[in-house]
Amino acid sequence: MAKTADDTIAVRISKVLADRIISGAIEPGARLRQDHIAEEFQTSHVPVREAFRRLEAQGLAIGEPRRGVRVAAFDLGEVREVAEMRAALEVLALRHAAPHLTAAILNLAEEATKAGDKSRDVRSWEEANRTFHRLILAPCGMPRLITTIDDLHAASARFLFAAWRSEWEIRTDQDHRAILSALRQGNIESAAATLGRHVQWIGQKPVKTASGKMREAFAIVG
Amino acid sequence: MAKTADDTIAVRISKVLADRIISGAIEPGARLRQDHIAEEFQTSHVPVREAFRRLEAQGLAIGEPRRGVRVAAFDLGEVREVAEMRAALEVLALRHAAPHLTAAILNLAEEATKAGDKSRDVRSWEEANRTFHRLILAPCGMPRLITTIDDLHAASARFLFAAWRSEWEIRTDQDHRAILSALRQGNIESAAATLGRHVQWIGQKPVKTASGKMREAFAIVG
DNA sequence: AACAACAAAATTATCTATAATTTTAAACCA
DNA sequence: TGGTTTAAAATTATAGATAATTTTGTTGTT
Repeated sequence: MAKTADDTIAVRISKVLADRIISGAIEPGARLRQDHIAEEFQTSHVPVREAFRRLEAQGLAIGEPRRGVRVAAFDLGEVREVAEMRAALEVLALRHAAPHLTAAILNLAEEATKAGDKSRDVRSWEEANRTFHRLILAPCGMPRLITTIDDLHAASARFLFAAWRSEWEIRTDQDHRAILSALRQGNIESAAATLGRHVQWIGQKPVKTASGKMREAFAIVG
Repeated sequence: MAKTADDTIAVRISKVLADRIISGAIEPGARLRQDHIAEEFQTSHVPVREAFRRLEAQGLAIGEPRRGVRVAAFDLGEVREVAEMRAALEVLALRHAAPHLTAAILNLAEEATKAGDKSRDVRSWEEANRTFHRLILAPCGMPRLITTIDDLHAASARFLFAAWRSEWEIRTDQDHRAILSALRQGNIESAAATLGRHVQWIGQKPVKTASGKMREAFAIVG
């Protein structure tokens, strides 16, 4: 991840914690204890508290007054909610980005798609997927929209890792190719429609919980 | 405003500051100095810093490491951006809320519309307008979506107050009535389409700046 | 008068310490 | 045994103090 040295300590802590929450290293519902984290990062708890506020804003943690902060839990409803929000906002972003897309950008996006198809683990697949979406949406020139979409992507990745933690199978991404093809032909509406459907595709898989039981797990796969 | 006494001090401060920024009491670009604010609220600066992080997340303030926090500036591009994001997300919320809307809720929404038509100042008009939107969208059962829309409403209100600070003229809200009528008839698609158009309507007016010059001001009016 | 270098003041970011609250555990009684 | 009250420990939230950085003001020089 980005380790910009001139960041404030609070930002650095929030990035590390965000990565842990997204990757599933910290369980949903787990308490985040400020003194412990402060000790781990060799700081006082003041920057830790500021990091907490940042995580809350991203929807990765939930704080209750006087009783601390815990990792946000999530259920199928939230997976669906994030998927629908992404669909609505990414379609909006694509419509604005499309006029500014160059052949060079589309080629980079194609590279990202290939990298995704070749990846052997969820983590690298997710990164390639995120790169693809970021590449074709960034030129929209709407910073607030991009920030919101980024937070939703983080949530999506979290659901994905939770569902596919152990096993993982390769899928070649036809949707990405269809989107690129439509964009190259200048068919923005078709690209937007495919993107909207693509993001709302929700994968589903049985996984074992910590207690050894089987349950259905769901994740946004796109 | 809500003065929930059991809130943490940081939350209380952030609410007061948010209100000042939205109402225009603090100018865009103005620096927020933590020690001064801490003194005003009779606290130390630690809760003030946490309030700053919260304001940043809402897009109302911008912080740069080691050089403090300032009130977010905005231009026509951002007004448009917020309007489009609201259109996309409120339409999504309405589609999910519609099946759960009761006659009682729609009547309350009609009351809010009437209150808006009768209001003599921007502030009360904005409040009535926000109530209308909140009433018909809240039953969607998507908390993250509602939170995001609320932040966008705050931004909208900010633009509105900046544009119409001094003068204000009454407009009866035909869009709200059309939306209610469509919802009562169960015509969700028509209601959603009208809502989408409604939120994207951007008002425009010449206002005088602090330096006495005239400039064009723009605001989301819906 | 304009510009640069330097010094002083103000401000931010962080640390250490204290007060208040909640959680955990234990003891006690029905 | 089970539930309730009480006490102890842990944890959160805030205050006060310190170090580091930026901003501001002043002086000197061309």
